[in-house]
Amino acid sequence: MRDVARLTGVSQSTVSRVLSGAPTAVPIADDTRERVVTAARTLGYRPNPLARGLRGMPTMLLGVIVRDITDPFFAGAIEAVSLEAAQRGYNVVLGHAHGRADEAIALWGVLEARHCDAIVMLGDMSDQPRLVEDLRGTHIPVVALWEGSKPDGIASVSVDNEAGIRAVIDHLVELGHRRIAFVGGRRLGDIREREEAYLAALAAIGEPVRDGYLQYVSNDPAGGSQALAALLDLAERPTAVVASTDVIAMGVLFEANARGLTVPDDLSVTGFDDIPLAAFSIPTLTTLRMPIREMVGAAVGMLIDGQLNPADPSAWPRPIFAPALVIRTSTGPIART
Amino acid sequence: MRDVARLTGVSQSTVSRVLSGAPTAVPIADDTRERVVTAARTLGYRPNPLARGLRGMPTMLLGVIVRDITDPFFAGAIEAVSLEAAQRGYNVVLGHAHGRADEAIALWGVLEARHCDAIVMLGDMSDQPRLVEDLRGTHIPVVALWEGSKPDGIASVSVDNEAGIRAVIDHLVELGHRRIAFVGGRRLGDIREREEAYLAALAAIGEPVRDGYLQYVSNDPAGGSQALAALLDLAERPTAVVASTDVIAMGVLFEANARGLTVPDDLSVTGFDDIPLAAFSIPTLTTLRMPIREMVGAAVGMLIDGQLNPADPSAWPRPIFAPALVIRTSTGPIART
DNA sequence: CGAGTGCGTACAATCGTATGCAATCACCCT
DNA sequence: AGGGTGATTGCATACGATTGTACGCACTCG
Repeated sequence: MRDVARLTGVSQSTVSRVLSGAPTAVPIADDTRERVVTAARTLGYRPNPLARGLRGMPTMLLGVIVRDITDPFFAGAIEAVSLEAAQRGYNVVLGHAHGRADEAIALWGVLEARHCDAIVMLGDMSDQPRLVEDLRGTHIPVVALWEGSKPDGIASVSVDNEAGIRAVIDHLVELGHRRIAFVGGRRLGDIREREEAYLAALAAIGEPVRDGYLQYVSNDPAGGSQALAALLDLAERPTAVVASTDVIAMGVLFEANARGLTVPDDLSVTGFDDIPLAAFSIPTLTTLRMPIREMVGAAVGMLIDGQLNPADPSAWPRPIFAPALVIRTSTGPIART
Repeated sequence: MRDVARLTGVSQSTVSRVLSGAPTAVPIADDTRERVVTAARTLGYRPNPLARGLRGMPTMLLGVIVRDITDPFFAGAIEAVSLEAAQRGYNVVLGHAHGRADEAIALWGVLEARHCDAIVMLGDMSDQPRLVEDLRGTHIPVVALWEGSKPDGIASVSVDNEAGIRAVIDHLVELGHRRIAFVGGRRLGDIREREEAYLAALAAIGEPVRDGYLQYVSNDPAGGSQALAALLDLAERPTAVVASTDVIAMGVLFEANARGLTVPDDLSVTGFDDIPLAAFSIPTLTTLRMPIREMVGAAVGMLIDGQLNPADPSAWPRPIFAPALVIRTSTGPIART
């Protein structure tokens, strides 16, 4: 910037005023303005964000903390966030917590120190209360996406897990299923809500939750595979399996095939997320699709448009979006036994 | 830092010297040192990276530009990079190019302006020469991962695509296959090398490349599905399909099943990448596994340990790693026709 | 003709950290 | 006892941008 000033023969402060483009309290001659702009262009001048940030200006950085980037659903969500951020001129700093909350805390510190203008959290990190604590006592806005809609003093954008699971189970019941099992991951955020919704839905149709019908496994195909193996060892085998996640459902489909079961004739399977591969599994997966773009847009909007008044957290919006049931070929009428 | 200085009664410069931990030219009394450290701790002081960077210090930021984050393979690679970076005390800034090189260029500018200490590029961006141009004329070190091993003035860490494809085709030939088709994506980087390796391998076994045996599709399951559909319409159907990517192979498996073909009895299918889901497809996928951790480790090492002497690009290391053939159940002996 | 007014620009402080150089103090040696 | 020396610490400045304030100039009006 100094070079630009020298080249145009004006002072560096004038250059700053011209290039910032902001409405200045002091007027600038159009002539000077033009000279500065062209000079800046020829010199290939780019402002230094560090110096900008040092003065307390917005850094145009959006921090993202994600629990597990290898989950295809979160990968899609990250893409949506970075797309949305780019549209608003923001850049994305990604922190990966690897599912370990201590790392998430460290990341948090880093992101705060780097003066992100805002932070998006992808997935629930509430298994470590310290992180949530830290998050609350800060000045930058934070919004949690897909952390479940529990009230914890953090703004959030969530999906209506209860409605989603209810739709799935209604669908299965319509097909004649009553012995419906559930495969969940760690009891966190969305997963927890989906489990509770499953319990509520079973109660609503007057069906007991049989022993072993609630499986807890890791959130990957291997987990789904193990879960189905355990379910098939039960005396009363389920006729349908509701997986809390598409990747788990993939493992269920795999194990069913490995055991010689035909889906959906012998077993119906459902997922949650509608990851890209869900339309290409064998058979294709009945699942719940969330309006990712809309949800991300809402979250980023809240963050950037300053809808989060720090003085009054109770007034923060906590939008909840409805998932859509996508019926494919992994669910079908119950087989005559 | 000013507060720390006030609390301990020493000057701010002393505090800086103590907390930076760097070997100072001037000695510091242990007593003072201790007082400063404890004061800093009680005040919860954290250095401001912006101010640090402004002084020209390393920012401990590692920039990552990825072509397509929704590809599970790249997601895994990102995880590996962020893990490796974290171990060395670096943080990761992620830029997502969405496959569009103009965005990649913009990202490049951003990352450079943000004073990343180094940049990792994931996947080949060479379809836009301008980006490569920009990359060469800069002062921060850049390493390209999985861009193919072409010489373009950028340091790179690559996989031996030729050896991988050769291993796959040798495996298929051993099983009796001769009519082997190839499904690739856009002719970029690794994909291009894999295609060339396929052509070379066919030539080596004295097999012609039949019309239509070279399919170009998008790098997703839908692409694989379309490709197989086209291949099955040929007069001389292939008995084996080599996909350039696991996600494409997933689509091939799907389409085969949809058309009533049994894999591997009617058709053998192979992939490349060994994504997590490859072990849980139906049937499980024969593919090539790359030493992701080692490759990422090599790349980050080159970047951070200063092995990239700007004065002599010809001396830059360009390590090439060998992929390992993982034989699963999607390949089998050719069916008697 | 002088003063007021308004417009355009330069000066300088500031953000938080790092660092060369000067200054101070004590202590030791001669 | 005085000067030299080494051990500590403080002062001042720079990094690059933003911004409040002061200054200069020309024009106009009384």
